[in-house]
Amino acid sequence: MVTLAEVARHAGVSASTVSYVLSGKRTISTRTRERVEKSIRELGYHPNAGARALASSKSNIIALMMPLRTDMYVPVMMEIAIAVATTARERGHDVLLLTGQEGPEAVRRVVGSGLADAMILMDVELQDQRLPLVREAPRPAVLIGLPADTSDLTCVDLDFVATGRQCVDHLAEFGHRDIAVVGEAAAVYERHTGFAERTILGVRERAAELGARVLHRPCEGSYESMAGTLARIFDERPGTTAVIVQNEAAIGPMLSLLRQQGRAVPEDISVVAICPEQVATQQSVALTSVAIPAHEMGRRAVELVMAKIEAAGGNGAAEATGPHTEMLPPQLTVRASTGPAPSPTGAP
Amino acid sequence: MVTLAEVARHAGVSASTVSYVLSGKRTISTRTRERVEKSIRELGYHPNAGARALASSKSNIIALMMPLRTDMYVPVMMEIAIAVATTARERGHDVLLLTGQEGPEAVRRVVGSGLADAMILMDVELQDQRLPLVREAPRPAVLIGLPADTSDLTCVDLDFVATGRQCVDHLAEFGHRDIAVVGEAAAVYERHTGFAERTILGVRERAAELGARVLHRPCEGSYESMAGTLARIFDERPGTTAVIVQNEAAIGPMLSLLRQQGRAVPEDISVVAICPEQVATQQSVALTSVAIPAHEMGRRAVELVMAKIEAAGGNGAAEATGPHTEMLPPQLTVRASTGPAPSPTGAP
DNA sequence: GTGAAAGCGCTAACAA
DNA sequence: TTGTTAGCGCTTTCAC
Repeated sequence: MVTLAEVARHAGVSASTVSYVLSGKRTISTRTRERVEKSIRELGYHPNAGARALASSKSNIIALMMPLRTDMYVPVMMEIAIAVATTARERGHDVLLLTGQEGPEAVRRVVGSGLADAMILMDVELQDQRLPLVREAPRPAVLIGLPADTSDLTCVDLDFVATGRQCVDHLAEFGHRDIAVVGEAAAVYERHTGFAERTILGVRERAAELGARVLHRPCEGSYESMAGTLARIFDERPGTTAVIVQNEAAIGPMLSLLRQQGRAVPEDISVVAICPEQVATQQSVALTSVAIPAHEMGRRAVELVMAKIEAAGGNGAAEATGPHTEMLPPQLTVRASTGPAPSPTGAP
Repeated sequence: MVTLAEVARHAGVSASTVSYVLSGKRTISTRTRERVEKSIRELGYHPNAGARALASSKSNIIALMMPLRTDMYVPVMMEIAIAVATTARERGHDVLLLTGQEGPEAVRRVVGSGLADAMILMDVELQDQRLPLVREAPRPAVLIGLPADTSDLTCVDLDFVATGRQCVDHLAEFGHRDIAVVGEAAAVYERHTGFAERTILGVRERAAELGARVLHRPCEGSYESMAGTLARIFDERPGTTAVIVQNEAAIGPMLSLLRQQGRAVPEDISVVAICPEQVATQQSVALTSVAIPAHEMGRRAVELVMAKIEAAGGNGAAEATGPHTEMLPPQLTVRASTGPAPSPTGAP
């Protein structure tokens, strides 16, 4: 293994010079720099991560805590993770993958050992077990998702309340007055994951303002469960003319079932989905949808956490890296699945 | 920050004693151990990861290289990743998440810096760019997937050739003689990802042995593309009575389309899927399927890589941790989507 | 613009 | 069974 000392000897300079060439923390004459860089290349030198971490108290690693669950829509999680890893690398950091499995204890371990300089928590629940530890931790953290109490915390999330409102707005403009919401699996609500509840909140608020009726039903991802949910909806509210779906796994089954039942989209029933773009465009009908900006969420989380790391290390003046909540504005794209509400000429 | 030295002082022992209590590498009297453990608890001590890595030349980190792609079935990737992280934690290791983004260079960086003790590579292609580096690397590696040349490498994968054969076997027993294969996206074949090609190989082999005909068509995940693929299949081979699907995203659309076309499953057409169990059971018809053992793959990869790490550190005798390929046997579960081939009494 | 040297916190001989 | 001590490879004052 090639060490910094060997590079120094090879280049005929001192160890500190090599170190400073690497870090750029002091000015080096062009001649010296070039000689050192040549030696580094020739010897195939790679700085030792452990030694660096020890000497600098910085690991250049960000921990990413993922949920262990499988009832959430996985591709979104994955896209966030990839965005986090990619962005972190661009800023010279690596990502340590933690699963929920270890529980809150993982926070303590990672922070205590200095393994990671900071952490990003995904799938945050309203009353999240990890939050007390995060609040006390001497390391920066950013949450993806919104807990009930955000004091002292930095959070990034899609503005799901606005998302719910926007869906209703769009449907109301088309004259829909009887709207159903096909939501996430029941377990998601029981666990009080914020985003699902916040969406409903937004939907209800806006519907109340506009005088529309809302029927909300949770739904597991399966075809069978979707069939049941749909049956119940049309049973309880035969006049339903629009559906908002917030369960990606249920979208395919739903469209399939509607077709089977002879309900045309959007002539008989309008559909708005809350899902990644890819899902919206790959269906039998291109769906009007609010995109889940997974990539953007991951990227912002890294940027925020990096700003905190830098603020902590550098100057005393904390430059707006303090706790705050960043809500990404929803964006509704109109496609082929929404249209004017049918005039109520149907059955008696 | 609490250091080992402070713990030692607090407990009235030497630093090495604390270290040995932690590592268990030498026998400690119960009295001393308890005293040390008490001090550790009282002071809230966590060993510093960097210092440990530096002194022991072991980071206790395994790097996991994921593909950056999005045309693969993401949930499987995610399940593997979670299995890797979970299993690694059980064995005292953490997981560093690398994306394909950095390219082969990432291998060099991680290995060179001693950031990771070993690596696991996912989504290996037949001619994978990373393999030359992996072969030379002074650190153990395990591949999930099978490259063209496996010499000097350790690989884990589902036996896709056997999977293909097994699907044909099952269908042939039901009397099917005209079988279509709906495959992965064309890009997957162009990239020469082994598993897709190997499945087709197995299907063709077994079909030839049994005198059945095979028509293979790649298929993107979308509804539209599935419609096209299906149309072409029945156009070219109107006598097709069975389909093998190896594109999870296409399964829902396919079932939906078949229903629309008035083709009953399994009365008119039998369907075998190669997909995770969850996908097979969540459809409108419970699918006969060969499971993709994502969890098992991740777990085995970690076990193999850990055995290598231990072999490298410990005794000189390499105890069967040398390069080899481990093929997980496919397991076909019969559900409701397969049945006897219809007798050819149809159209003129 | 460069060098010398004192650690960073831990492990693992070597001694006792 | 326990203690002493010399590094591990790098960063970062100081000093010039």
